[in-house]
Amino acid sequence: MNSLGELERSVMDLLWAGSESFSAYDLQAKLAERSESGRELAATTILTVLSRLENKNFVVRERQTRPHLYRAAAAREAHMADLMHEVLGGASDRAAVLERFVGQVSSEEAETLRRILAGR
Amino acid sequence: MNSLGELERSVMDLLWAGSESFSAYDLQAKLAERSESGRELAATTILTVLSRLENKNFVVRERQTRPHLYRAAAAREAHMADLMHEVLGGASDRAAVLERFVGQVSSEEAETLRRILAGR
DNA sequence: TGCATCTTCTACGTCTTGTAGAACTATTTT
DNA sequence: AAAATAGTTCTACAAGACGTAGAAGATGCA
Repeated sequence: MNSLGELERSVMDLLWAGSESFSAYDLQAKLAERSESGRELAATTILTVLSRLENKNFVVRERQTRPHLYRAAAAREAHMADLMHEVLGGASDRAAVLERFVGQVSSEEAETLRRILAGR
Repeated sequence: MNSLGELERSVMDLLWAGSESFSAYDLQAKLAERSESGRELAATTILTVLSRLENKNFVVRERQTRPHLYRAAAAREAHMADLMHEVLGGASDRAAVLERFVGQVSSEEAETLRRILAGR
């Protein structure tokens, strides 16, 4: 459920970074930039990965324009919150999990949580 | 990081259910019980899976007794809390993730969170 | 010491992911 | 419109994870 491969994750990171749409070629270049070696992957590689991500509903594709454009289906934060809920959802004793979870956050983060909880 | 296979997860569920130690044979029987078909897997299958789980540090093995005994390395709740922290740890904007996360919990759970936060 | 029990080694099929060429389709240029 | 160019989909394969289990090796009891 959770797991993306390494390249899949890199691509999602790029899509999440800017919230606009990118073509496979944009992503290809950006990946080469930020990779250690600077090596550029084949365009088809990126396209394959994007297709797979589309199937997993991680990205949405716009087919009108010719280089198709891709964007993240959900914001990174939403995705992460979903993941956290997914984990929590698998627990029989949810309170116990929350207890431990909260028990390990920093005090600033505890403050953040209080603030969030105050406003709802 | 997260992902266990289906059988691996079933085994962990059994180990997490009771917090005592089990032999591979105990687990083999319990798995057969709760499986749809009631089919019993080969003992070696269970042993292989347990070895793999041991390598992943999900289980601890006691080698003194002859049928070796296995138990979960960490409580299920601790594991889940860890997973949640792992997800959160990958966020650049942690507060945003928490915001969304908390925004989606039920009101009872929000209450639970407040209570937990009050006592620390 | 021989047998029964238990564990480790080895192995294979399937699925996922990284990777990309080949083949096909759409767009642009002449 | 035909040819060239750009872009997408199909097909494929290698590597690793996982389910599965037989064969081989180790251990302990009668």
